[in-house]
Amino acid sequence: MIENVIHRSTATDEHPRVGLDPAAGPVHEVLSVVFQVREQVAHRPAELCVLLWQRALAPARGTWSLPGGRLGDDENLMDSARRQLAEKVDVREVRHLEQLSVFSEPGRVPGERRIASTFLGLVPIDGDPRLPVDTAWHAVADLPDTAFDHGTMVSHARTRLAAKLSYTNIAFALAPTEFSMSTLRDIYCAALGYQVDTTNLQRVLNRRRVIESTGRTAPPGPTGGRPAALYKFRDTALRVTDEFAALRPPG
Amino acid sequence: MIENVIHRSTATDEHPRVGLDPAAGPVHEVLSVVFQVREQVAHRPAELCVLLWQRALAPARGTWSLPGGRLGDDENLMDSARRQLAEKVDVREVRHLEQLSVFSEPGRVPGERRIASTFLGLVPIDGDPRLPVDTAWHAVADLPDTAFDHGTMVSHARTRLAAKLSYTNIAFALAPTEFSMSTLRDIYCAALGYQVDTTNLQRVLNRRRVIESTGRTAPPGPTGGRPAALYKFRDTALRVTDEFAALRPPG
DNA sequence: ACAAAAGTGTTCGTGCTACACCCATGG
DNA sequence: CCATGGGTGTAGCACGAACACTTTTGT
Repeated sequence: MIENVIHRSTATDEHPRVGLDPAAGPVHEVLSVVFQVREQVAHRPAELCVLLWQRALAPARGTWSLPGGRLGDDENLMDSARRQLAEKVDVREVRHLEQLSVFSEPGRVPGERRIASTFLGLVPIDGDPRLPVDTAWHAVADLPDTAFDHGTMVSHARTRLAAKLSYTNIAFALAPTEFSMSTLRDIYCAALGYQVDTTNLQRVLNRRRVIESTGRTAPPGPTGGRPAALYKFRDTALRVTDEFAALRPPG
Repeated sequence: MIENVIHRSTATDEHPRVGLDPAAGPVHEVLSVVFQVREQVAHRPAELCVLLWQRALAPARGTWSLPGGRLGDDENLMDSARRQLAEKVDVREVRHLEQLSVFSEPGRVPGERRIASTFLGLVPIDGDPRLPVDTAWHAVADLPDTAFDHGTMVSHARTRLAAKLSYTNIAFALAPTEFSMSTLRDIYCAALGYQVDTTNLQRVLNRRRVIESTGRTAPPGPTGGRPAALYKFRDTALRVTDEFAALRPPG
């Protein structure tokens, strides 16, 4: 499923130093910021994590990079992002993928010019993809040394995710298919970085018809407690749920 | 100020049909959706308009295109957008410019592959730039035949503008430096496409500290009426004024 | 019985809409 | 003094935050 060999071979493709044709235009690359909420340390609250791989070769050897690579001739950006991610994770685990902004400073990476289109990818909390040896999840709040402008890209992606959690159903891509409200609260807390009240979260998502009860319940933990009702998201694609914060059309 | 000659010469650059090196990667182009609120027909309500130029040559001869062109070697996307716009309008009139999404379908234009980064540009209502002969403002609600995917780009830009009018001070780039509340309401109505209540608009923008009174007033029109107080925007750069519609951090 | 976890109800504040009412000017 | 347009006040609603209270389980 995970093919390290392919990944190693494309590493050469990342920054070709020889046979560089100065007449050729800039290279277009696609980079994905893939987030997952994970329990990094056991019995600690879950954290928002991002998928990074460690560069074995120059430039920026040893630093951590976003997965991605060159745009192919017969694919659009979204397809390219999916294809490149396939080298790092089982892409079926990536439940949502959307375009973020483009980084185009002429000197953003050494060597030939590269224009980077970035994507936001989301993996549900119960997904556990196998990873190549050079690839790992890192807590967004505690990033290692990142290559080039990749750190900025991660923080842009996080800001976008936080915004969309407020006015869309985007959490469907971070949550398991069936979940208790406490699980969902933990996901929101990790992604937003601040405490969220379970009660209000449920009411908001119910009113907006984002989630619905499945009628089933989960058994309580070893310390007892009332069994939790299980919920699911109504949609499996992005939907805006609160379009107008202000200045709505007259009704 | 407006140099038609330069524009004509770059028209060749738009779709080079000869000397095409198949080994070269895709061309990166920048396209700008520039909006202005304008009184298209006298004594009719003002409308949101977009700047388009009519193609004199194949492909898509006669259809209307967004201003733009190839990304240069030593410029980033934003600089490129500004440079390309300089061929169509006095760029000093463009008060705001921001990145929108990238269009990357391999077959989106005939001939060599072109990847298009789109931008949203805004010109204030009192700006009246001279235009080249092939260039004109068109009401967004009544677009002519547009080239390739440019129609989609315009509607994406409009959606983005409408969203940002709700939660940012972006209207500063559409309004004159000093304005009455009725003028501002007209601008909001045109940009949003629905009726906005003057009273509430003022209260919302005041509470969010987006606008402030200048202390001056405008003389009433020929039919009389109370003189209008004049206001101005506090900032001349984009600012988010209502970050969290819901799920705010506890405070 | 008691602790733990989940779910419900109630109060409160805030921000926005809608609409009635008051003010200033020209004819 | 009336028509016209601008400005203010107020009632009501919708939504979300906070928190106390009830329900259901395990030990």
